[in-house]
Amino acid sequence: MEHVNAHKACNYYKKHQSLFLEGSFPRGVFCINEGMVKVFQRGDEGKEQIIHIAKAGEMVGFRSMFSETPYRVAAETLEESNICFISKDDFLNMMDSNPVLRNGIIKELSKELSDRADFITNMAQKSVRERLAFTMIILLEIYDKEPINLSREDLANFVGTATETLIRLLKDFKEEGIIEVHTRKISVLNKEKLFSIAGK
Amino acid sequence: MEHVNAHKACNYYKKHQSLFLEGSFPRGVFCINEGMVKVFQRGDEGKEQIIHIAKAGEMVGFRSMFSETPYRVAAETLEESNICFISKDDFLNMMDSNPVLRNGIIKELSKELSDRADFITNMAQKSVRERLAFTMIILLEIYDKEPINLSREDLANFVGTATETLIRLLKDFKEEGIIEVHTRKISVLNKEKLFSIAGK
DNA sequence: TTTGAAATATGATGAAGGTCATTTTTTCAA
DNA sequence: TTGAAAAAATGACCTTCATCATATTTCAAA
Repeated sequence: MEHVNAHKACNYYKKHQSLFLEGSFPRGVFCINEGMVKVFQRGDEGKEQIIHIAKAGEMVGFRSMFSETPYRVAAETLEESNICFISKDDFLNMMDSNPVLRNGIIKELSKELSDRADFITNMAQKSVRERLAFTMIILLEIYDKEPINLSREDLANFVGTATETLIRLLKDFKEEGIIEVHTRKISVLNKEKLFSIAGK
Repeated sequence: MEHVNAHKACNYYKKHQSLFLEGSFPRGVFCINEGMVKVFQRGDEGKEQIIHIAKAGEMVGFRSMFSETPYRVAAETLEESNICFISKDDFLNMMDSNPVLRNGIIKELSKELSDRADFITNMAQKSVRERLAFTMIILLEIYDKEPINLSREDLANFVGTATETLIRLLKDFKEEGIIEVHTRKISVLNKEKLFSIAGK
């Protein structure tokens, strides 16, 4: 940990600031101290697909660090954030000399791999309504007790649907008493029902 | 390698034989010597979503080995195969003592993570026709020079569509001269066109 | 406080693709 | 070789959801 602290460079990031772009080469990892970051890909027509939303305590960007290939995803803050950067070399050294860290990383990679399998299956087999419920459950964990605070467009890009469709479904959820909306902030009133819609 | 050889247990598997099921606990990894294995998830209505097709030289099942949680995917041979099993303990020991192996594994995990991000974006943003083209490109690599030999159902479950829809699209591709079909075996005649349909 | 731009919302429409029913072909074991 | 079951193929229909157009609200800067 001393080693980490000696080598990390922490910075303040404002809202909608980019950490890295698709196509650029990874030079290190980003540790989120405070704030939130979306990890996404741009499809052929430029529409974003959000793959993951990382919150305080998570690391972003080590995925492609080991493969010496350019990023295929981009990352950007969703809100004001405090984020530290650890260079590739430092990080790899730490991993070599620290089995606990190493195992933690591998465990984390494995978990994400499983999460993405679920994501793929959901995308392939569920309706947008079901996917929205599923997504809200994920966001509920990410935002903890806070209301979900994402633009309609980001939310649509996470669910994988058109913004208009998402807005219509939010309206349905509101009418069904599942959520409460104050401008852009969404609070979940009936978690049970979300689970039952999401299926399983 | 000596160590590996001393501890692995190789077996012959016939077609459609299960390696592990969702919900079971990982006890080791499977190395495919010969043959092919599908890794899939069953959605709520039992429909399979194929996440990955592994061929000779690949390992299957180490993903959840580090997380001490049950498999969320299942694996099953697609054809007659020869597959070795290495127990969790042996494998973890090997990883601890062999940095080269270790880095290879992490690299592989990272690569799969990126592949799955692409998969998600494709699922979310592309038409079934485009996804079929994309899937055929992947299968082209897996089957190398051999014709693609998958049931229509498996193919549909990889693309993430209904079997009927897949069959109709295959017919289109056939009529457009992109593929040639002999009963269940599919040969690609026009790779270029596949790329242009898949987009990018 | 006004104002313009961005975000959100709503309506109309059509196409993509899922579902169900049925037929044809293939496979494989007796 | 044949018969039954599984797989593949085709047709009809209908729901879901994307797209385009437009209206309304929110927000921040002047």
